[in-house]
Amino acid sequence: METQGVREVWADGARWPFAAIEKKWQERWEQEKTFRTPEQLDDRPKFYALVMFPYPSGSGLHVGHPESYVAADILARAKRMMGFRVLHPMGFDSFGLPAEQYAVQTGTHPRVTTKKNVDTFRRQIRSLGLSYDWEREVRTSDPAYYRWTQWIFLRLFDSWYDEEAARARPMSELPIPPDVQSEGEAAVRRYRDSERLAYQAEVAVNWCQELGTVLSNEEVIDGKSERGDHPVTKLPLKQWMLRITKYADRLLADLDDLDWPEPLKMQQRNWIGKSTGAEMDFPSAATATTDRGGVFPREVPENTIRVYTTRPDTVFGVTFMVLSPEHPLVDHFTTDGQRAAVDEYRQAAAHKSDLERTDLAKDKTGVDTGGFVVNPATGENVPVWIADYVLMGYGTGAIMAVPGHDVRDQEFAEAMGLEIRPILEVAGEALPAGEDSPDARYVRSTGPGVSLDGLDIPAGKQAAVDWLVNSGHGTAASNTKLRDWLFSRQRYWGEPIPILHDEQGNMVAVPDSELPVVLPEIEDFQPTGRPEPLLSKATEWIAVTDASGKQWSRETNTMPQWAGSCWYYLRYIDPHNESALVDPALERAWMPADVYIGGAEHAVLHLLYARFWHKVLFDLGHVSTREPFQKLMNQGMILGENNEKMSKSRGNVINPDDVVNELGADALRLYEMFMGPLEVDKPWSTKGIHGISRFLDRAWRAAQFAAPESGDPHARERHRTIRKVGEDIERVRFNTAISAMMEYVNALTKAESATDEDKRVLTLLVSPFAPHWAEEVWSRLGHGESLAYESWPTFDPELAKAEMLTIVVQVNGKVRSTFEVEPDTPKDDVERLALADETVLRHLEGRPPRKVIVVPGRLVNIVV
RNA sequence: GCCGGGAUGGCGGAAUCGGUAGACGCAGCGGACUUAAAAUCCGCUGGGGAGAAUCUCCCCGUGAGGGUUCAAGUCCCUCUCCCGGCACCA
Repeated sequence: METQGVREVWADGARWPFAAIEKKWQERWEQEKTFRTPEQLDDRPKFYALVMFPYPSGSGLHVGHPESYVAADILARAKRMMGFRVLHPMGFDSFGLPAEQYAVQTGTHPRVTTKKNVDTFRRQIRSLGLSYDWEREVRTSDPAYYRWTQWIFLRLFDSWYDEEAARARPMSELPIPPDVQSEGEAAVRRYRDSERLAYQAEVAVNWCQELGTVLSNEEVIDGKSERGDHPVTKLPLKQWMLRITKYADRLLADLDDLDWPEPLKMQQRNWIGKSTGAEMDFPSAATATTDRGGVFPREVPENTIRVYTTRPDTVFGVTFMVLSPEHPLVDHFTTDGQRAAVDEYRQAAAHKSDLERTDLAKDKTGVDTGGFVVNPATGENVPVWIADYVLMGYGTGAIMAVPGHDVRDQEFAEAMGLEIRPILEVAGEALPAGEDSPDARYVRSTGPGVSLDGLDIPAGKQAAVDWLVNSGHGTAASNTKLRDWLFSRQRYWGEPIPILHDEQGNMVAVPDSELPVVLPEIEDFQPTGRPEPLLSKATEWIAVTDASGKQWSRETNTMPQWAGSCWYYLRYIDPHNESALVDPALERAWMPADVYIGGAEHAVLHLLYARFWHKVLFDLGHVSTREPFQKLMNQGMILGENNEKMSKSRGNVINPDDVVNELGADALRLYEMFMGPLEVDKPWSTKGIHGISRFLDRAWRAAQFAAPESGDPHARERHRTIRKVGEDIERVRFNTAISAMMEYVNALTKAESATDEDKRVLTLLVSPFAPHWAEEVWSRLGHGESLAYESWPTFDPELAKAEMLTIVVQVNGKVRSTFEVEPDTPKDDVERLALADETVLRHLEGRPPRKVIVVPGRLVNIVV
């Protein structure tokens, strides 16, 4: 084979022979433990490169997986060369439903399926040449791992949230109110249980018949399960909950300091959904006492509707009240004449799914109860309705309706023929419902105790809250859409919840020393079809007798898949520790993760849950940082060649194994990084990846070029490339780093020569991106050691400057000419040269320059 | 409806601080090598036009319209479309 212009030094020198070589280096890295994390915490700065670990599905690795892995690997490899102590681990999120559903179909134990899938994933991931420290691999379904997941659960169980200190504290520090104390031990126990961060509650939960389990709010999307898109219905059940709502304010506020993509922060803010306003009491007209004596009671007084509103200032516009159909006071307000209609409506509402109550039923429906409350601002009687547009699950399940200024109330009033009373006007015209205006002023807003007339909206809000507080009719309040995290699942393949129950319904934690509570063996994975945990079939496992001979039964619910992924980044730091989830000194040495790369689909699931657990661990002193992931990046989706999402049904799936076999792991790595910026969606191109193979071939040949006859002709290009690649790695713009290397190789190819320094630098710059290629070249250049810890090349800023600068000359902002100058040519000289330029003179047409702008090293603009 | 992100050649994308728009790659065209093809290498490649033999010049051009500026893909205003999230949350 004769190739023009290439001096063949190597027998296999014309093209990069990846097939023979990639495997060799992978084996060598493994044998030599090249990427083992340094055990000693030396003086070097640390870099923790973290990627979202995969759920090992049966279908194997997808080309989307390597995108985040390779990006993090490039950073890890480059940082090692730049003198950082690097932690770069990988693991598997190996509990979860798909393996169990497979067990239902085939009878294969989830443990068997999971092991097989993990092995496949590990093999595929290893074939990409990622520089993980595999000795730190974690698997969430490994008892040695979930022992600590259970341990964290017990910390949640053994903690309460101190509102004043705004942090979690151990149960041992919970003050017991005297009135509770006086009621005896059982009352104290109940009080304690009611304060725990992990608690049991009877709530209307999301039950998914198809999956055979309940789901958290975050796992339900438009009334369907996030996984599998199955229908979800509401069912009242006693379930384990985690008190994430206590952390809503901190989860919201701490977002501000995180270096995360704005859309992701937005999604979390949106999900937390904080609003501020007031709570206000409307006592029943039948039993009203309107004088509060200036005290707003903590407990809602009998027969009083307590509402939450963001607009207490519109209380003078209230013309009716609406209770959710499930509201406990409906019976009180319903008159005999309305009883039948109300009951019928409540029945109908109970049978509607959430989907029907929201998406499908934008038309307002409701029924008059016949009852009345008193508006504390006006003293008026106000009719009480029920309607399903008011949700029991938000606020107090009751609203004061202001149809003049709230669009939903307006729609309801119009449908039912109720009075609409605008109380805000702009220049004599009523302010339309839902609108805001700095020019709006209150009218008809004077009552016995308060007047808002003439105020603007901000002043009105303040005055209304002041009045509520002083009169005792209300109080300032805020609300979030975030609900407590429903934490129990009725499935098998998850962490058992380490709690024991006695016959009286008391519960105790399994002692830390007895963890892990290992999943029992069962043979029948068929869901019961009822919300009964699969583990209830393991009767022998359930029965526990303690040292004193007392009988207990084990909790049979398991944890959701998100539990294990809430803290795996901590275990990587100290994966084999048997006495703590992580050694405090090591934790301080590595946290927080310097970069966390993964998909945006986890915005309100994994990322919110993990932040919550981390904050609890922080409060209890187990971790040193408030946030786990300081900098986070989302990789974009890799689409099929037809620009559509890859899927089997669309027939556009690219299998990474095939690509590795045909073109090599380095070509796959380089191509995925070259396609475009990490965070954007981009379509795969089979032709495009061939361009990358050509680059590796060209670079392979360049590494064999003889030195030029004399001197160092590529010095400038080389120093510029070092600078550019280094900068682009820092700002995670790998596509432009790769194009800079291409330009450098093109220059060497054109000259058909390269100095030893050219070859050395090229190899080192390429190595984080195409490590097999680089190791092979490095060894052929005569080095015995891996280049993984070679110093990153440095550049001379002087040499990295261009030899000559091109100065653009504009006349009236239009480019008319260019000329070359040496760097640092004085401004005056540049101006003189520009004004003397022939083309420029032609365009000036003899007109004298009115103004000349000289941008050093860039351009001259002559204004005439 | 509300919130967020985006729109640049035939395609993926580049332009980092307001200073030559289109780097790099793909696709395409032409050439060299070859009996031929592949591979490789070299050249051209946003649109339109003028003169001219291969060089020179002009006009238009970063979703649309307007503005600020000596100068706008980049800043401001209005609008269109696309993607994502939330959606009766009081």
